[in-house]
Amino acid sequence: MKGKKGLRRSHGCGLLRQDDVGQEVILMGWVQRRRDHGGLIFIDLRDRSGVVQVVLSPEYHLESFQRGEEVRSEFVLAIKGLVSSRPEGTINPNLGTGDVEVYAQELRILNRSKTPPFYIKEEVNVEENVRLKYRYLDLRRPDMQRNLITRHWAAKAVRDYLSQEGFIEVETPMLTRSTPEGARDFLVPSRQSPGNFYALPQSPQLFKQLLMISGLERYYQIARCFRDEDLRADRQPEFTQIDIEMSFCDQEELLGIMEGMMAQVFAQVMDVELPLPFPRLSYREAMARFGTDKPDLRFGMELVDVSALVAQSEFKVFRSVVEGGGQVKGLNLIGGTSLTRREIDELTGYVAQFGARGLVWLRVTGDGVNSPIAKFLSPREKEDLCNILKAQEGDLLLLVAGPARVVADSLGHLRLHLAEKTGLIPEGKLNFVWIVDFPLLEWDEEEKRYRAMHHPFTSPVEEDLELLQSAPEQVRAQAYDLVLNGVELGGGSMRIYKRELQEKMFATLGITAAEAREKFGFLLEAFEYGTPPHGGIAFGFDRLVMLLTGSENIRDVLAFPKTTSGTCLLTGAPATVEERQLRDLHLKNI
RNA sequence: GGAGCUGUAGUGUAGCGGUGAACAUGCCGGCCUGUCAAGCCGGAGAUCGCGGGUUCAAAUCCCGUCAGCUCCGCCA
Repeated sequence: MKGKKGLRRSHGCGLLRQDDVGQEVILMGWVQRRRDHGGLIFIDLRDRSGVVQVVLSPEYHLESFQRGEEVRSEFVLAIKGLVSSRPEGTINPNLGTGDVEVYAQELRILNRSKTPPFYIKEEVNVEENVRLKYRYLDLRRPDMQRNLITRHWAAKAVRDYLSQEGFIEVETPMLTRSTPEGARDFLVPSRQSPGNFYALPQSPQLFKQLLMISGLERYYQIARCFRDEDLRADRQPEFTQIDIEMSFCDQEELLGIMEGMMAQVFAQVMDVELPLPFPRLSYREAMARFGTDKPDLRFGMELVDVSALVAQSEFKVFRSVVEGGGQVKGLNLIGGTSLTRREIDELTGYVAQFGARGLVWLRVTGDGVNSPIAKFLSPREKEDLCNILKAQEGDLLLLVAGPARVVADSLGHLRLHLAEKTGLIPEGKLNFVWIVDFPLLEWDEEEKRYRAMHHPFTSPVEEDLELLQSAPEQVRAQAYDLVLNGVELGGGSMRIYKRELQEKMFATLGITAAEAREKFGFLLEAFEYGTPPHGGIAFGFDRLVMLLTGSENIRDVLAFPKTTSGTCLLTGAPATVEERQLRDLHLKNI
């Protein structure tokens, strides 16, 4: 009676309902739990669809009952049995299948199991390294399965939508060449070309542009990308992008199609109807009001520029910062006077990591404004500050002075930090926003040169072209990011499609003509054979799934993620290799 | 590269200079016919991450190191 010969699964455990009562079913799954009452055994049998209670009764079927005594957690069973209504008073309202149970007429142990290192159930309270080492067990848990299933449905919704809009899925090489700019590449040594290396793609950027030159017109790919940089809660060294490119479109058309895609994904996966079109903010406005280019619009607490109000202040720090071309900005934590001195001191430490030299606070109380700098502020200044920050009794004003970049960084992060700390972020809101009109370039102080803010293939806004030489930092890009609840979901641009402009762009970035020819010669040459105007976008698919599943960590939406230090605790990767393998690759350890 | 938090039976935690390292759960055995976190009785299970130092004495204090996590830098 061992083996599964002759039995075929007829139902999913978790799907059985009152309607199925009287049916003979064959279930296969794992033992979630066994409750042995001596004369009666209950087994919670789990498969992907859920859990159902199996009853082993010596009166109903003695052999199954006897075999059930050796069953343990995570054994794999086949059960043939009769679906029955549960007796009065034994219904379990916490279980989808709680109205019914299955009386076993046959029990086969398809496989045994060692006692698992942790209990396989919905919520888990186990250290991450244990979960990662036994990932195959962690993935048995219903909430992890739910995440992977949601991921599947999201990918399907994307494919359905793009296919219906005429986009063609094309695979591009994983073994390609290293390019300057951008993240550190993962390199793959070549056996056949001694001393040469492939690089794993950071994104299929150049290939998708070449596909436009090839006349594909509309391309997409759910593409694995690789970046050899340090990890974060939402960053893994390999991750997945929804990569999209289209010809003969302008920015407006592209954004519209992408909004449609998001709407379809959220409709199909979450059954949520997104209001279209999404609002837009210019990069400049986002930075001014939120201190970041990925603002979380689920709550207010916006940054307010008070530089003009305090320019003449007795408080020397403010005056000198404004005179030196810096800014003084603030935000209003409504009801924030309840924060203790200690908590406020912690905030000072928090903004320090973004370069803020200090954090000025003003408590608005019934007796006026209470602040360490109160004596330096005229009554007029205090009143103006309260007015412009819309402060009322009980509010706490927090000000940072410094270079614009530092002020934005500090207050932008502080805004989020405070919102999280004080529970200001409403649940269930989906605030999409397009950020547009990015600068084309940003100055790299370390390397003393301009860097492409998006990437070197991004087209400038046409009216700004003439500024490229005279005032490069003022040139706007035809680039855009989609932000949801403060998470950068994706970004893209309209591309340069003329050789001359691309060469000019490389020159502006300090890439020599020789280097451009060597690294990107194929692209420049391709531009000369009738390149259509085109543009595209790429979305971080893992982050999208995080938002769809409410996951706080990217590991929870990946089947086999890496640790923060880039290792795999399951397989032990990365690992040493045989000397022989190194020889083949013309490599040696140093 | 930097900062912080955490490492104690399989798992989750307590203990924070001095008794045989405790509790819960899981595991093993026994009893038990309506449980669903089953219950009751009994039992086994720990180089206190690793190395060094201080001390009469270290899980506990100090230094270093490793691992996991979070953040900064980095991520066009």
